[in-house]
Amino acid sequence: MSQSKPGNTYHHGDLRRALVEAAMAEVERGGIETLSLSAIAKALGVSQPAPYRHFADRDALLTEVVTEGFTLFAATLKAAPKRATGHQALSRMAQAYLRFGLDHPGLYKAMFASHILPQARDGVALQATASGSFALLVDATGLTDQQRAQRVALRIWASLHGIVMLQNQGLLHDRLVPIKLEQLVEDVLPAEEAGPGSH
Amino acid sequence: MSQSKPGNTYHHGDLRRALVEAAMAEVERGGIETLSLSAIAKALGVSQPAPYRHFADRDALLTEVVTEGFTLFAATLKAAPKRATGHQALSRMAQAYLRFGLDHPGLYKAMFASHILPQARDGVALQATASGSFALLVDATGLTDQQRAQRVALRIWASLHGIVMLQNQGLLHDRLVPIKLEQLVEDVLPAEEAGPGSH
DNA sequence: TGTACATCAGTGAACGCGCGTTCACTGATGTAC
DNA sequence: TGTACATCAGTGAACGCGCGTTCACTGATGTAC
Repeated sequence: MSQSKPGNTYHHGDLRRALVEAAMAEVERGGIETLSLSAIAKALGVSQPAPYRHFADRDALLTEVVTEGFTLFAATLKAAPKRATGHQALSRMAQAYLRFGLDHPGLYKAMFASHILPQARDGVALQATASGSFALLVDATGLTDQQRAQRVALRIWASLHGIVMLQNQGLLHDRLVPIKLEQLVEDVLPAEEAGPGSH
Repeated sequence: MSQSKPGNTYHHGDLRRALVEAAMAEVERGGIETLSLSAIAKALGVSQPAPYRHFADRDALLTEVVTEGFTLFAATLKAAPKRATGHQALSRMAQAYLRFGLDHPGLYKAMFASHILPQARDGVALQATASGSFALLVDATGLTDQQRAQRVALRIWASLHGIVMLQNQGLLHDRLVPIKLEQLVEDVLPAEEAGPGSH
């Protein structure tokens, strides 16, 4: 591990990795707009043009950040409903979605509300992870009719996205209603089919 | 009207108004990031520092744009359910919400997903219009229990917001599901109480 | 109606800044023999 | 194990750019008398 040689900063060891991590931190902190290659290079104690050895331009680095975000996101969704089935599986996944959005406001916004996504769409990897996340949601509905499953998943997705974005924008917490976000998420899911007569 | 004197551009006539309109157009076109006071001034055929006669800084102009957006938005919501009642009134308002979001993608995003909103929150006018829009939605639920009405409105709001943002990001139209956005909006509203046995 | 003057709303020049990016370079590393 | 060399991953200087903003100014407008 060349990072254990503190004096040697010429060959950084893994500058590429360090750049991505610093960029993710910055996106998380100040959003996508404030991210600057120069600033990151300086923060890593490396010269201004050094990043260009690893990324063609600023957007290339951002694309990598977003791609990594989607990978992390998909893994989070996938892990949530472990050993749960039916409505509970869907609920756990939805709650995991909420938590991811609240824990990573900057990253989430970069993933779903920036100019990077359309550009990165060309890359196969991102396409896979973004669509992959949606597919997880479709599966979790537990519906066998694919068309119906997609429709329900679409509705849930939009609702979750709205909750996350509004909350991170600070628009929900002063709406007076004494309601927890977790409950709001439950409201948005299809009613559990618990038995006859349950409304 | 001094704009009818074409040669006279010294005193612009209503530069303030022209700035706001140009800024709205630019926000609509390229989003909030690309808006530049210098560029707008140049486009209006006026010197670079001229805008500072009317706005303290860039953010002040943006705040005005967002405020105007909220005013327009509230008016749109308010007009939609004209002479309709009950579920139909709520549906019309929701559809009007969707249409506004799709018709004004840049403005909508600036209103609900930019750094301007929190800053502008201090201004009484904006506070009134943003909360005012939400209040319209609460009313339209037709529920008498205020707490329940707010909770339902919150859910609808989040869902509509999610639909608008995802669609404007280009994320919905290739999700394979043959479903119209208008139908998706209806799915998100509480079921119409049309009579017994209606699912 | 005419004049003096205050105020308003522009101008032109200039500033400092940080940015993305290019360039020719050089030190460090890995590899073939 | 030692040397020659190719390649890799940095450096330092510099560029052009557009931006937000400040400044002292001046032409146009409105008003008091």
